[in-house]
Amino acid sequence: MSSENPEASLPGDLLPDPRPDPRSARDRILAVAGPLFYREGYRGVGVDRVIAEAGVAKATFYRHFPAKDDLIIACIDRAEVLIQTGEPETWGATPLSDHAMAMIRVARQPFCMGCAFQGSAAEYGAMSHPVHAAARAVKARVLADLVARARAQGLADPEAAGRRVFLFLEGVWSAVRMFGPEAPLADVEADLRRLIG
Amino acid sequence: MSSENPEASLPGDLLPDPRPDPRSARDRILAVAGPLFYREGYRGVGVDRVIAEAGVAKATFYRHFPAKDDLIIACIDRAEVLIQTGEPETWGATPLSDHAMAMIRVARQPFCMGCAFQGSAAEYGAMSHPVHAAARAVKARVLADLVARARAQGLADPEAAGRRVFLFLEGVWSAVRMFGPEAPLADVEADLRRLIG
DNA sequence: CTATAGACAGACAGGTTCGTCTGCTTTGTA
DNA sequence: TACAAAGCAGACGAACCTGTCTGTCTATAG
Repeated sequence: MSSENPEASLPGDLLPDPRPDPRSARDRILAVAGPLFYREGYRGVGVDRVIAEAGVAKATFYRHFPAKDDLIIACIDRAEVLIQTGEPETWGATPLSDHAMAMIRVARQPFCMGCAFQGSAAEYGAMSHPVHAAARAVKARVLADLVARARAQGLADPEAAGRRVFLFLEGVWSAVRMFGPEAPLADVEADLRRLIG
Repeated sequence: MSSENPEASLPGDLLPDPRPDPRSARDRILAVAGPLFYREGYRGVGVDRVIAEAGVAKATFYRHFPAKDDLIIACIDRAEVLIQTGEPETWGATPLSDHAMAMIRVARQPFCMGCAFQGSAAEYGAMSHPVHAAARAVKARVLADLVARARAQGLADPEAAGRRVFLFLEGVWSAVRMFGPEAPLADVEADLRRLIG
């Protein structure tokens, strides 16, 4: 048998993969739903649309995500991971100002439509809603990370420094969502120096 | 005849008004829809719900607002007016820092769930969408107002000062939406001094 | 006293959404 | 080879949403 089908014992990623997309259905759903939700909003994209664009059966979808909210929360968690692994150099032990500037560079990318977590909190306004809570948890970690960088950098009052940089960065994300490439970010470097230095 | 019905020639607002709510249907709709949309989102509140809570007939609603988006945009415009007329003393020729602190005081009110205009832009993410455009127009005026205050105050670079205060205030609104009363606003006064002074 | 404008009440149509369910096929493993 | 797990395809129901339409009532203007 192995002589008749020599590929049987090869690792899957070397086969000519009979399936159109070798990724698991769950990965495909997440990969499709993330950008879709980001661009058109959670309430603006229906489950049927995600299913169609992911090329997945409805039963498969609901096996992995019992409800739409579960998919949304999974997208939020995945987005946090993708951001942190996307640019490893900016997520290491980078000084506060460099890290903040790196975040602003991301926000200024042409395809950026603002902060996905802010969007989650806006669309699901109730603090008790699981989606809001998931986004809040991410932002709490972001704030803690900024404070930690301020402390590592030896700033006088690291909590206060982290907080004010956090608020400013949140403002940058908001402005990008509102004004797109026309956001008033002409002097963000100087602003950050004023906030950190 | 007039002796039989002496009230017939009196102005309407002196009559014992037979209708339950003397406000026009349009006003009632706007008064109900604004808070409803603010708390639960535009897409989270249906036209039927607005109609029911306003005590208005469906035909009446659609006479005043040909489509739901028209109501949403009217709510946005009305919100801008309400904010500016709500606290006249903070909207006069107030110095930049006082005005900014007044805004932050509003954001810290317990019932505040963040900036309604940010929410509009988040829920209707496409820049070309009329709702997004309406919210963007409001924020553009806010930014221009901050720059004008910076200029009136004689600051060195009023454009830059207005922009950085704008970004910081946007961050405050975002943080309130995300964290509610637990938002990290402990040192906003000092932060503002750092940004303005 | 009539006519007109506005409001009320609610049915209705057409579409969309979420989630369930039934069959059938493929894959991997014991 | 047999079985379990996962996936595909699509129908289906119940709820909801937007927007139209019919019909009735009241108030004010002519």
